[in-house]
Amino acid sequence: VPRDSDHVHAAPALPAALRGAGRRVTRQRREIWDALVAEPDRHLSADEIAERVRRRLPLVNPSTVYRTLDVLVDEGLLLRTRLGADRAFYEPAREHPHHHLVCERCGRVDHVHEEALGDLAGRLDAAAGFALGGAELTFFGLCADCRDSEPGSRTTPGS
Amino acid sequence: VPRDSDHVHAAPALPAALRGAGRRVTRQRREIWDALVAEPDRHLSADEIAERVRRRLPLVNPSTVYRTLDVLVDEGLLLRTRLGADRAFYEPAREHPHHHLVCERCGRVDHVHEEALGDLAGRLDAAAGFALGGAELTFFGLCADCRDSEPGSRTTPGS
DNA sequence: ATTTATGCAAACGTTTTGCATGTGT
DNA sequence: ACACATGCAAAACGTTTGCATAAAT
Repeated sequence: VPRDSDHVHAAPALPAALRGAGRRVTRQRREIWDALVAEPDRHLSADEIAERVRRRLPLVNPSTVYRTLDVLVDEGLLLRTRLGADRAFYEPAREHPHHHLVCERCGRVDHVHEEALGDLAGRLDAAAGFALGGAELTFFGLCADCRDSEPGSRTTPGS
Repeated sequence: VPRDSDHVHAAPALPAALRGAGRRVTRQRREIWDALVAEPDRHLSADEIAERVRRRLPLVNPSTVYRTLDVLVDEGLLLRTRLGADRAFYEPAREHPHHHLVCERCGRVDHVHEEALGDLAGRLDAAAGFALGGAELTFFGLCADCRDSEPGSRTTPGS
């Protein structure tokens, strides 16, 4: 079971990536980025990110967090997902496109590589003449741990 | 190209479905349902539904619309999707589970039957030991019409 | 008569914005 | 010095809720 302890996109130097795009490297941006890479397998909401950043930089403003997340997504450093919820979750971008398995019992979120799902592009082309670009695929069900062990505590999306 | 002019879940008699569940049949609920079945291939937001209902029943309150949509989703008469956006879209429930192809050029939304995507349940089980329940799959790309014809006008999600 | 649904207004959680100030380059 | 980023407060957005009234059963 590839529980996806993947190589995180070569942990790109944040400063290089930002400066290369004509953007500036600030303390806030570094802290926000650091919070994300510190928990690369979790899917953090803007709020959770703000909370973690506040531990080191107590005065960050929420709007700065939102603006920075937008920038990092635009630069391709972060991935934004909705996981079927009404708010966004963020994770460091990875080398291979992947999708999410949300356990309805324990809340855990796993990854599947897109290629493990078969030739979806080919199937969509064949079925509808559709030229696949991106996709946001969220699967709900029971994770390997929960599928047989009966009792379980419900949680919110995390790792 | 099965452009999905599917049979809409046998257009269940709304009154029967509601009364059978101990719920009441009101003018508002009938109008909301009618607005949805009048455009079975579109994906309407709560707001767009309210607008259509107001044409026949000008005083409906938005909260009534939201509450009714919740009821109809709970009763399995409607499907709720997010289509990668930050608000919900509704469509009459269909017989077969399906997923969405969103054209990034013209905004059109097509359907693919789940079975046309291959044995996803089997693949997820094999890859991660995951027991698939439901899924919300949104594919982005170019629809058959847009994929070669260059010029196009961007629109919001519709049929 | 009873119980459920509606309208209204207010609140909610998340995210966005305008503008003056502060900071990286 | 300049452009860009931040803090702040306010607002926008989609949605939910409490409560009195109205309507369906």
